Amino acid sequence: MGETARPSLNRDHVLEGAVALADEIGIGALTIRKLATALGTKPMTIYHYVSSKEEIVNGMVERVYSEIEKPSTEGDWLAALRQRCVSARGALNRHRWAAPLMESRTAPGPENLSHHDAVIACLRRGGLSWQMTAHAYAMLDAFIYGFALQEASLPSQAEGEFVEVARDIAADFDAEAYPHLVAFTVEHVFQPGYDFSDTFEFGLDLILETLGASAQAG
Amino acid sequence: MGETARPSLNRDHVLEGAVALADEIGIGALTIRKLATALGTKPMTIYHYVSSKEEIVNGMVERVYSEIEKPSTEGDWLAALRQRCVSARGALNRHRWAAPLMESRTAPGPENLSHHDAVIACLRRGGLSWQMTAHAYAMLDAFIYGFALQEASLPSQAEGEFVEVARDIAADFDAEAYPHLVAFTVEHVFQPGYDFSDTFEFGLDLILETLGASAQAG
DNA sequence: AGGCTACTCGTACTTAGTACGATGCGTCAA
DNA sequence: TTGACGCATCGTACTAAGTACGAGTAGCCT
Repeated sequence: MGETARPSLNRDHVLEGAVALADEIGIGALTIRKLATALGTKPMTIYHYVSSKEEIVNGMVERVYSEIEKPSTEGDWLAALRQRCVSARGALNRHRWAAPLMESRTAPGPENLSHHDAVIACLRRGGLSWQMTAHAYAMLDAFIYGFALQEASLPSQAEGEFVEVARDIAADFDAEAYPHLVAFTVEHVFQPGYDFSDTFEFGLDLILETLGASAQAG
Repeated sequence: MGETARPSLNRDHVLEGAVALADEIGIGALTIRKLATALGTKPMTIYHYVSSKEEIVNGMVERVYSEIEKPSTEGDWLAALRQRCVSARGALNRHRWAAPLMESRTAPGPENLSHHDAVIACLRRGGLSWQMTAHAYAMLDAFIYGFALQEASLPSQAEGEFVEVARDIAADFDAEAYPHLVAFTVEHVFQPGYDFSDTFEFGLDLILETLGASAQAG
């Protein structure tokens, strides 16, 4: 009944397919059966390449880490760091299921570890103390992951759709009960040119400027 | 077979039990069957009070919002805002499953909405423009939620246990492959007095100071 | 008393993860 | 060339979980 003894699949294909499918339907809806269908195979075939669904998730997270640009070891350290943060945000935006999973692996893989290593190296190169390195790294990633969490819950980039869905949700807002929220929505969110993602650059630069100044000082 | 026609349960009990159980075993392990057992009832009885598991989750999120102190409408707006952020962090720390769910409700409840309303009111009272209100709010919450995500993946507050688990994980770090990460772990994480949660205050104050200054200016 | 309603829960269907073991094909030693 | 071995595949089936359906029970109201 088997087609060939030559594998028509391998671990990387499985993980690649899993990431692609999760991008489409979300991690919650990702099932082995759907993944098998997407890969043109049967559920149990997948278990020839991974030992459990958990292992698939770990592998997916590794793939996301591999998409995040490591900060350059040369040149302006702050610029390198900034680049890395923008890249991380991009990866988390492409893979909206990822943010809650990135930090919660009990068995971090090499992409994960080497990424951390590179960022720490960058911060130290900037002259930060261990203490400040810890603060800076945690704070930057808190911001990035938290921002990704917020972006993940946004309707879609397609702005037409966004406003549409936003109006549907906002339609339930009671102007009596939530005057400031309603005003905010009307005065800001529904204004032309509104773009939530502007906040990322704003926040990132706010943090980086302060870090730069503190590196200067201490 | 029913005990009485007088309810032994109500919607609030269900949600309260669900939050408590999720605090213990995590949201992923929360099942209707386990919840029923914890409540001393049977699965289908729960569906008399909620229409689906999804509705339970929505209700759980509402409960978490209700635990977050709204910023005072009087006195120092920055202090009020700070208080609210600390309170939010506390709630997310008590309910470690919550962070990824708080922003992703498609049907936000009244606790959720009134909370947003109060925070926006506070920022406006501080003199921020709509644009700055949006930036400030999104940035603060990105930080808070992202920080909560990181804290949620930490072993436990029990510091003895923390160092133990951390050492187990760190034992796999290869000092050749990840020199900076290893150095960071040894020089900072394993030092006495290390406390990850210090970073929260650091980051929060960094953001609030900048906001305060910008409110002053603009 | 008879029935209405609120509440409870037994049963069973569906979807999901995955253990087990069979089946078939390519390879290689003799 | 052939036979046996092992890899890849997948049918079957067990377990867990969400939840639809409908029956049973108890108190209340007329």
